[in-house]
Amino acid sequence: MHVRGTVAGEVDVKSVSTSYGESDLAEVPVRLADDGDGDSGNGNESMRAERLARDAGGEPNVADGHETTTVTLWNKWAESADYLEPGMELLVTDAKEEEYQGETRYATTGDSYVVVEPSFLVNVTSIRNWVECPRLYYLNKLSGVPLNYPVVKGTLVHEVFGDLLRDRPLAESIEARVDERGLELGLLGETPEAVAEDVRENAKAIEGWLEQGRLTEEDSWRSEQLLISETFGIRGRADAIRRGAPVELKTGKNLKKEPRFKDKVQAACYALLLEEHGGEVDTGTLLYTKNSVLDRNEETGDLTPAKDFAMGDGLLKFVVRQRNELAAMEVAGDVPTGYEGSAKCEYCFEQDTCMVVSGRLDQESKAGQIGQPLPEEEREYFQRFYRAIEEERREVHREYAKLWEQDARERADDDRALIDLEFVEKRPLEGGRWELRARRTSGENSKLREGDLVLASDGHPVRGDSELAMIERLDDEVVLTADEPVEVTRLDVYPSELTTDRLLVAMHDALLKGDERRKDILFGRTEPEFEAIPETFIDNNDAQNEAVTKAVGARDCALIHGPPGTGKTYTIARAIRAMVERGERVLLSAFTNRAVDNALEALLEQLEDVIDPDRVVRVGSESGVRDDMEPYRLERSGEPEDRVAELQNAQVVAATTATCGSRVMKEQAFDVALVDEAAQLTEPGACAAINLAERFVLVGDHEQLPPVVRAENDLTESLFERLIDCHPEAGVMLDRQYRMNQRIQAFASTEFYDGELRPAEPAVAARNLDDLDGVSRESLPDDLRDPVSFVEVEGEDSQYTDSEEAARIADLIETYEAAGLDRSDIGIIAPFRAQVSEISSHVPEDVAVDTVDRFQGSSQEVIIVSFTATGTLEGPIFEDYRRINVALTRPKRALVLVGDPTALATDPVYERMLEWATA
DNA sequence: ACTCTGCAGAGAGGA
Repeated sequence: MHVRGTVAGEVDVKSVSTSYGESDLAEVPVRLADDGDGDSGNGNESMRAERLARDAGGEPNVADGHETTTVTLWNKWAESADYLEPGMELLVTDAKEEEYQGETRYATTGDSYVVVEPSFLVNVTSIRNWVECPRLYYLNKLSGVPLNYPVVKGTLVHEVFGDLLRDRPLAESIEARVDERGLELGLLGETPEAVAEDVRENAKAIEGWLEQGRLTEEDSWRSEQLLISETFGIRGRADAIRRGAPVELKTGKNLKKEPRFKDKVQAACYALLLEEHGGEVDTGTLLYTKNSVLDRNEETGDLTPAKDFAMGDGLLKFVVRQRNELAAMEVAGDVPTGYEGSAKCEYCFEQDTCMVVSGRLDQESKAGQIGQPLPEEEREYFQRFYRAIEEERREVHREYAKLWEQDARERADDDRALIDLEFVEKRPLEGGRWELRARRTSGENSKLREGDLVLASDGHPVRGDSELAMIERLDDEVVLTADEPVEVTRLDVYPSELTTDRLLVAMHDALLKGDERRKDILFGRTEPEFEAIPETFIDNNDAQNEAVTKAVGARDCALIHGPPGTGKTYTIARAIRAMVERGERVLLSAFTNRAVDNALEALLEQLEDVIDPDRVVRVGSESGVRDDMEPYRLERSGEPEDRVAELQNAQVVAATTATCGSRVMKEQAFDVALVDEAAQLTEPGACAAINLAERFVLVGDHEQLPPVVRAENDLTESLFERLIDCHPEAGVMLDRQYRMNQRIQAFASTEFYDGELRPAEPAVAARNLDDLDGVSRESLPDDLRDPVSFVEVEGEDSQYTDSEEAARIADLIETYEAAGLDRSDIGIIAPFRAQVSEISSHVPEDVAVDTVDRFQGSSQEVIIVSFTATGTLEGPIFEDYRRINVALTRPKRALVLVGDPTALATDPVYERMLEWATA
């Protein structure tokens, strides 16, 4: 039986004498996981337990209830008790039940595994690093892996290995794979010929070994399998599986008889994963492709590339104990020192880095410290943001846990998956990959989109046959590409830690590699300086002109505050043009692809006669970049020299901040980084972009929506907002708006911009529906003739929807249409997604309906807002007033508010809004 | 309590 629960108190570790001699044991008070009364998740919990029990050959049985009991961890498992803290989750497999003084207790058996925080999914490579040295694991996380040839070559050989297993001809595979990495190889100064030759050398070893296998007996192969273990809390991608056993490919040389220990550890992780998926694993294979048959040692006769080893019980348990230590440390938020392990620092490649990081951050470390610690405020900043980013990571981990917490049926109301697909076909693609097709059987909504990486499974993403796949098309039919042919009936979001990783690296780089003057600015120790620029850039808008002047003349940074409709994008484009004319290299960035493409579009107009369009490059994935910007997109594959020239010669590079944190972009340097929508960026997110440049310009509006973060923490305030407070003299507010009629802008102006926002010209102030072709306000009912109107509804009591408001809005659309308005000129905004779909079902398809959050950045002739609140205005969505600022500043000519006045009057800001709208 | 965008992924190697 398996015991799962939460540590409920202090752990008692002791030594006792048994008939076998001295034994260690730890007594852990555990509050057993709830398995009682049939609310959601429990059925599944017991399913899981049953399955585990079945796998272990036992009776389906699980400890249940809320009571606290004692679980005894024997011998080496007592080690895992050292870092157990109250509140941590604990799982003991194959435990035995004991009666002790009338109480039921549990204890480990010889077959048991003890898993600490099983829902914290640890990467196989993380365990591998950790086993080598816990401090190495930490350093890797902080600074990432830079672009270097051995790593790129290693990746290439792995890809070719996978291709060979999928029967792709060697020559074709090498050519294609080398071509795909053109950009990276170019940056490394490699030629395709030399790389291909190098890869061919390694591939020989693989081919020879595959040949051997094919001669002896029937071999069963599978390449590149993504595996997740809910029991052991491990996830990873095995290079290959042969006859059920893991095969790990290593591009290095190993002339010893035995595989390297850390390589065995890696294979052991895959063995655990495979066992959970119903396998019986007793061997592992390491394939060292730099070893050739010529290396064969005459004495041992054993130095061929492939080394098999027996997968012992001791190794598997060791691996789980190491994983436990890692998970416990992460959950507690501690930093490893290196003393946890036994690695010798003088043999370590990272010794210098380790000492420098320890010295700069004043951390305890086995390798010792070098250099002066950073000033205390910087160390404090590091810790604060490290904690915040790791909290975000934990949220991502919680999403992994959701993959198995709920079973398929319960997921129907969850938008993280598409269930109930009907498998249509699998078709081999050129290059050994597969195209999978499935049909959607219901119209369910999900957050999955084209270009997303998902877990494609035959029913269950963790327990079933599943594979990482790319969504190529998503309408009535789903088209996917994947390495292996899964008969897909279900898709799940595959959570990614990529952005969290990059945030951490960006923060690390800003503090540990950052320029001192830059840091003085970021920490408010020095005032930003500006060069005097006599030129006039924009002659009909003083604030815009000042913004461009500041951006161009900034020695350190400039901050442009752009309220709705104030021509932010134009100002950015004009500023970049001026920089380009001065011969500077400019990075244009923003958090979202949409913002990057919008800014780029405006910029291209400005640059038309200034530079060759070839010198403007958009870096990003095909699915992220908008179609009309595709011609500027930097292709990754191709002739290395050409690809790298395209990037290096570009005078303007546009990319999202996440992409700025990528290995390729980190190799680039710029004179200026210009970041749009900067108020939506966390501090480390903004750092990813500004790290690459000498100076920076942030453009945004902190009165609109803040960064999207999963956890409540220090990441919610943007760098833009903090710097505006800290260096007001570096900021300029664009104060003239070109969007809204005077009546419409009035409320936002007084409420959010101290009354300083005003129409740019009389024509803007006087805008109304009569300006539109074929529309006459005369034909509208009285109460809709004003630019701002309020439509009272009683409302309905349900929480996130209001069908009465939806129906009323449908009427409004008809009314506007009757008055000659085009449906495509109307936008409807609601706070909740549930209400968005409710409204969508009431109105014609070509009317844009969306949440406030998604409407940010766009505008419409007419905007209708559905407040979806009856009686009261409670709920976090209404608390952030920046959200109403966004909603109310989208229209140009007419704004209609639909809601229950009683509810709105319960909050002072909404009450003022009501007064303004009904005046 | 709700809102929700980024990322190909995880792992690539060197004594």
